[in-house]
Amino acid sequence: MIGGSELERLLRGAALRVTRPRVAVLAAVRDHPHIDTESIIGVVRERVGAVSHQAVYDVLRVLTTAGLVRRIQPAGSVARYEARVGDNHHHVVCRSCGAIADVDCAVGFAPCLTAADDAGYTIDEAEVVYWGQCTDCARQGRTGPAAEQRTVHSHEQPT
Amino acid sequence: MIGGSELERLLRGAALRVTRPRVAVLAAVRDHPHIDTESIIGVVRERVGAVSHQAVYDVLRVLTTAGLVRRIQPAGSVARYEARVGDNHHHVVCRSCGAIADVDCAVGFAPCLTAADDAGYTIDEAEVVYWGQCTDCARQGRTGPAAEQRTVHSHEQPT
DNA sequence: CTCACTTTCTGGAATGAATCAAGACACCGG
DNA sequence: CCGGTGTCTTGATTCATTCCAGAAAGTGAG
Repeated sequence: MIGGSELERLLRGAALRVTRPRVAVLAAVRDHPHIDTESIIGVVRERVGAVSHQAVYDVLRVLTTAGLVRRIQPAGSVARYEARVGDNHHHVVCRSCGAIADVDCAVGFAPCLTAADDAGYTIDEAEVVYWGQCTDCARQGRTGPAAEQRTVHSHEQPT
Repeated sequence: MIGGSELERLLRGAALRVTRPRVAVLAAVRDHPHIDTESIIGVVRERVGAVSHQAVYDVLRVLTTAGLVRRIQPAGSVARYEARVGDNHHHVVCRSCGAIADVDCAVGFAPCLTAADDAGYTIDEAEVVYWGQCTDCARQGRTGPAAEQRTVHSHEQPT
C-alpha cells in the first residue's frame, strides 16, 4: 500500500490500518452527511463489492472511537454518522421524515456546557437537537411520524 | 369503577379508560423519574401481578401520546420515561452508568427554540442533553461507557 | 342491574438494529 | 519475503420493540 489518498492519510494519522472497507466507509460518511448504517452498507458495497454488515459496524465503531466520524442517534432513530467532527455544532431533525441538518452552535462552546443546574454532574458535552419539520414535509403537508427514510435525501445537505 | 385516585382522574381527564395496568404504569413512572421500560415492567408486576410486556409498551405509548408521560431516549440508550411533562426542562446523562437527571432550561422557552440557523425547518422543540459524569461514577473513578443500569438508582432524583 | 360496544390486554410470534465469536485473510513493519 | 496482529468473513445470537388474533375488561345507555 504505497502513498495514497487523503482518506488513507487520515486513517494512518489516527494510527489505524488502511483497509478497503475502512476507506469506503469513511468516504461514504463524508459524501453523505448524517447517513444511517444500512445506507452506508449499500454505498460501500457499490464501491468495494461484498462487505459484511458486521465489518461495517466494526469500522464505524473504530472510526468513531478514533474521532474521524461522529455518531448521532436522535430519539427513536437508528444510528446516523457524520464526518463533521471537532466543532460544536448541533442538529435539527424532521419529525415527519427523519431528515437531519446541521445547525451551528448559537452560544459558543463554554456557555453551551453551562447548565442552569448540573445536578452535580461534570459536563463535557451539550447535545442540542431541534425538532421540527423540514421544508419538504411542510410543503407536502406531512404530519405523520418519522418515516425513517433510508435513502439519501438531497435536502440533508443544506449546510 | 367509582371515584378514584388522582391517577384515575388523570387518565379520565385525558379521555383514557382506567385500567389496572395503566394505573400501575403511570404510578411507576411518577415514582421513578427516567425509568426504563424493563424496570417499569418489573415494578408493575410487583403491584398488579402478571402483566404482559406488550401491554406495558402499549400503555406507555398511549400515555405518551396523551401527554401524561414523556419519552426520552438519549443516544445509545433504551427508552426512558418520565412524568414531568409540560415544562421546558432538559436532561443530563452520565456517560458511565447512564443515570439521568433533570436540568431546568437556562434560556426560556422562546429563545430555546431559536437556532442559529434552522436550515429552513419549522422548529417546535429544542432538546438539550448534557453529557458528563455523575458524582457517583466520578467518586468511584469509573470511565467506562454507560453500563445502562436497569435498576432504579437513588441518585436519579436530585431534582 | 344487564347488555352491548369498544377498547385493552394476553400470549404467541415477528422484526430489525446491533453485537458476539471463531477462524480465515489482509496489512505492514522488520 | 515473512510473521505478527489486526480486520473481515461467516454464522449465529441478542434484545428492545412491535405486530396480531382473540379473549377479557371497561363503561355508558337503557
